[in-house]
Amino acid sequence: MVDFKALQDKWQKKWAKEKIFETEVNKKKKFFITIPYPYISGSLHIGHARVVTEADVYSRYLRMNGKNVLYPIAFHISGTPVLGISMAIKNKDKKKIELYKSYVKPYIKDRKEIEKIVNSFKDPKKLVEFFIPKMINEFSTLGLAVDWRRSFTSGDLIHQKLVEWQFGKYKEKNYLIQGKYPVLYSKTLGNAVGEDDIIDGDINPVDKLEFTLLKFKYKDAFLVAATLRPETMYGQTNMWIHPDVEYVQAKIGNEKWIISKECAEKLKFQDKDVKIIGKLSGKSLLGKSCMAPVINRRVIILPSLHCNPNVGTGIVTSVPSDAPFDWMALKELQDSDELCKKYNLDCNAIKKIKLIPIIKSKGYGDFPSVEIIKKREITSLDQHEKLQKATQEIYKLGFHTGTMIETCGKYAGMKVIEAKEEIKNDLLKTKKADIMYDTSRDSKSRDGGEIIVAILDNQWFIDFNAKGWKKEAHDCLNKMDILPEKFRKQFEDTFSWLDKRPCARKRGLGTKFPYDKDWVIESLSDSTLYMTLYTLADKIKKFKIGESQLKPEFFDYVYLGQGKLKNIAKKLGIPEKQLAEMKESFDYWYPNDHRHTFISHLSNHLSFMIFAHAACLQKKNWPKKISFHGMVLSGGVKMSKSKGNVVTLLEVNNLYGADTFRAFLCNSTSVDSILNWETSEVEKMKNHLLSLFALCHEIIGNRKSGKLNVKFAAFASKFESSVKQSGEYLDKMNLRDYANIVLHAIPRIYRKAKAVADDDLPVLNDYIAERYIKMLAPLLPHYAEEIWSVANKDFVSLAAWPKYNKSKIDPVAEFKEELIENLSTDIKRILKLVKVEKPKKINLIVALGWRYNFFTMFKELIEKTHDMKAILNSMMKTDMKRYSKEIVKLIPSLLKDVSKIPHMVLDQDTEYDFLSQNKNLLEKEFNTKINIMKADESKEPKARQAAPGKPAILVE
RNA sequence: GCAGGGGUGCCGGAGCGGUCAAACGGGCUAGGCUUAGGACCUAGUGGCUUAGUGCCUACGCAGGUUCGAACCCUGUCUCCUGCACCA
Repeated sequence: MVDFKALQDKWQKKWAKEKIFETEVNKKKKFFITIPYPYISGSLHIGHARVVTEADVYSRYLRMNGKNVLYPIAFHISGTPVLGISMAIKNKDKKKIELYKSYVKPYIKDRKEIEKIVNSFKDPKKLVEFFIPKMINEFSTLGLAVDWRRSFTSGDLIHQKLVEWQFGKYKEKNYLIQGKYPVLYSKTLGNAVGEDDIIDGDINPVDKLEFTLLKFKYKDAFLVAATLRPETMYGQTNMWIHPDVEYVQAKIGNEKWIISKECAEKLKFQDKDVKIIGKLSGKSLLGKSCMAPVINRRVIILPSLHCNPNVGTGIVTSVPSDAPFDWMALKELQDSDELCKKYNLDCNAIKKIKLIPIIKSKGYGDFPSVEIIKKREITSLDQHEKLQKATQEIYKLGFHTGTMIETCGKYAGMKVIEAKEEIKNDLLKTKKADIMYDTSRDSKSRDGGEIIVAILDNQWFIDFNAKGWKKEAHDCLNKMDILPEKFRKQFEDTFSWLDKRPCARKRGLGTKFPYDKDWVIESLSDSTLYMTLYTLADKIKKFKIGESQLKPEFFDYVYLGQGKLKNIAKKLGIPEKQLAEMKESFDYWYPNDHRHTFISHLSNHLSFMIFAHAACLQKKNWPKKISFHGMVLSGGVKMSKSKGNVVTLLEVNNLYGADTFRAFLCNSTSVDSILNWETSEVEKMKNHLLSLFALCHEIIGNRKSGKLNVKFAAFASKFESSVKQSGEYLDKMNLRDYANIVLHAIPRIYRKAKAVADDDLPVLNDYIAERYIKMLAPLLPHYAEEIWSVANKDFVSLAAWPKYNKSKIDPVAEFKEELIENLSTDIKRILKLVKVEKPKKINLIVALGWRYNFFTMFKELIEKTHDMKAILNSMMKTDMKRYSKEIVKLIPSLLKDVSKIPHMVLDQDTEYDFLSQNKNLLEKEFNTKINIMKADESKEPKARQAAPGKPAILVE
């Protein structure tokens, strides 16, 4: 049994010792490939491993193909997660502490030491410092050909300085603007919050809802109703007020609003000047009326126990025609004099309230809410859930299929989907309405504080619609290779809707916003240009370049060539030689030739990256190519801690080893498709590789140079094609088809050839050995090195990719081999049918001579046309005319089923000779005499059935 | 809701207008090899037929375009993924 782990360690150590993947500027053509830097989260899993391994296989091929390959990896620590972990550990969060203990455990034995280390994670820096070397180690177990000297993190000084430079460029170009932005906000934390900060935020996410506040004139004030459906305002019949709630009068700017107290408190966070000046009981408003905006109708104020002061303004406008709740509530009042009396309402007036039709939706009449309540047999307001569902359905249907009808003033005839926006905007413009945000559900932050929506009025945005920027980005995209090409359209779509994106946050790790130190640059916006740093990171470390030197002039000079070496060097205090070396390195390695990433990065990271390059770097340094990989499932489902199906790299390394992982990954799915990790399948791959490893040892251990026997012509042809094809597949980063060839196709054809090799085996082995091992190297670098080392002293990782011998590619030889195989199969079948076990003699009758000419001619004709008459006419002009009777029957059936046409047609003599030469093979197989003849010389009726490539078979 | 991607044999999954009853891998059945197991080899694995290369039915469902469709078009059902002060 091969100890794959020891073998893997051995070669990884050798590579590291010889520094064979540490690359420098040289005369060769360079190739610079990157993957998104992974986020530090504790331990790496097969999701991380996929992207790095695919890039590795591909870049190893390119290295063997003569390129000077740079493949670096850095680490991302910006944003909230690392900080969140530190906070949790600081707050003695037991779960997090245990989790991190489990991450530390594989590396540290002593229990007290583990505790000490995890405790130190209170400082995010310590966490990062601990995990980065571990992650590099874990990645290394995959056998990556990475230049680790060039690693850095997004918290490093060079990264921060680069981001500052980048945002300086944005500022210069007016790509940064400030404005208002609603965020989920915790009053107690005094900060914006994310899902992680909200109780149950992950299972029951909180959304921001935008309410339109309709202002109903009431005495000298406005009764303010909150609605999600401003387009229904033409159907308003009344207002709903909770009789038992105490509302407030608040001064909002110059106006006086009547709203719930809770609402007033919320509005204080939404860019409004709020002053509470009085109180007002809900009861006191009942039966009064107010003036609805725009439609200028007086509507009556009625009681509803479903007005929640916590939602919106606590006041709701009633549109019973389209809102099931409203209709139900109104109906209850209309049906119950008792209820009316309870609130001192005029029963008759209420009974007179008539619904107003406003929207025509698919499948419904004037009053959808009436219909649906009847249909769903809802009888009381207490059936809250049913009503909710009915509301949702009507809303959805109205929104997508509805049209405003003639009652809706100037909006009549418009689709609801359009009218909604327009009505809202019109109302806002004329100050008849306002906007407020609210949460989609009651929610609390982890410290128990209430979550509300706050409007930040000085939020920084990157303005992707800034003048000229999108055009540049499109220019960049147009010149890029996108793999697979089908994703280009998605880029275009993304570019078109990209608008203003908040680019700074109030919390998290990262680079301080240079123009407003209260803000931190957000973690997607800070990682769009960092690939440039790979060209410098090692040198900046080596030269000990510090903060005072990484000024904008530094990047202006190195990246953009602005300024004179002498001046800049002097100004920054960097020796000229060093500065020149860094510039040379950047100029050599940049642009980024290839970026391999996850599909879901397309609409954010990758698009931002293109924009950033377009904004900050010269055209020649814009990215060249992006390729995509699909996601990783484990056991058919998404990996998650709660499901317990996360497969870590440590596990992979212990149970299967790098080469098994690499082979499984590349062979089981195409790069852009979903990879499903199934332990049983991986196990099989492991076994397959073990037998392949043994096979390769056999091949390399038993070799003799010499001329390859002609009997291997078909084998040689297939092997040469395999060499050719695997190169072609790799060029297109088609890793699966490449893996298929080296893992399955070649062993298969080899074993077949080996079976008949006899004494020629060593020569056969010699013919393929070196090239085959080289072909395995990108996929299975460890096994390949080991086998290679049997006969060579250098590294196969650095060997030249094999060339194929075009002259040996011989379709005829392959066809002939196929012919013999088919014959053998057919004979077996017939023997079985005839129930003859030991035939005395087998006659093989080669088809009639003219048939060969016919098929040759037919194949040519069918290239041009499928028209039967045309084909027939052409045929009849030749001496085929003699066989017209048969041809007339043949052609229709051939046209109907093209598969009946042999894919290659020899001539009769060649086929006859070939069979004669090889009849001993068949004789050996069937242990009987084989007789070969031409149909033209046979009287057997079956002889006439023979077709080119398909001799008739007669068993005696 | 918006956006994107799928539905193919016992399974994973190729194919994306004609050499397709469907690559490749796996499973299963039979046979060989083997002390046994494993590994490996050979054949079979939609139905029906047959001294072989034949016919029929199939690529979610329903239509359409075409000499010809798993592949193109339309509708329909259905599954998955992304949409955060997550990265």
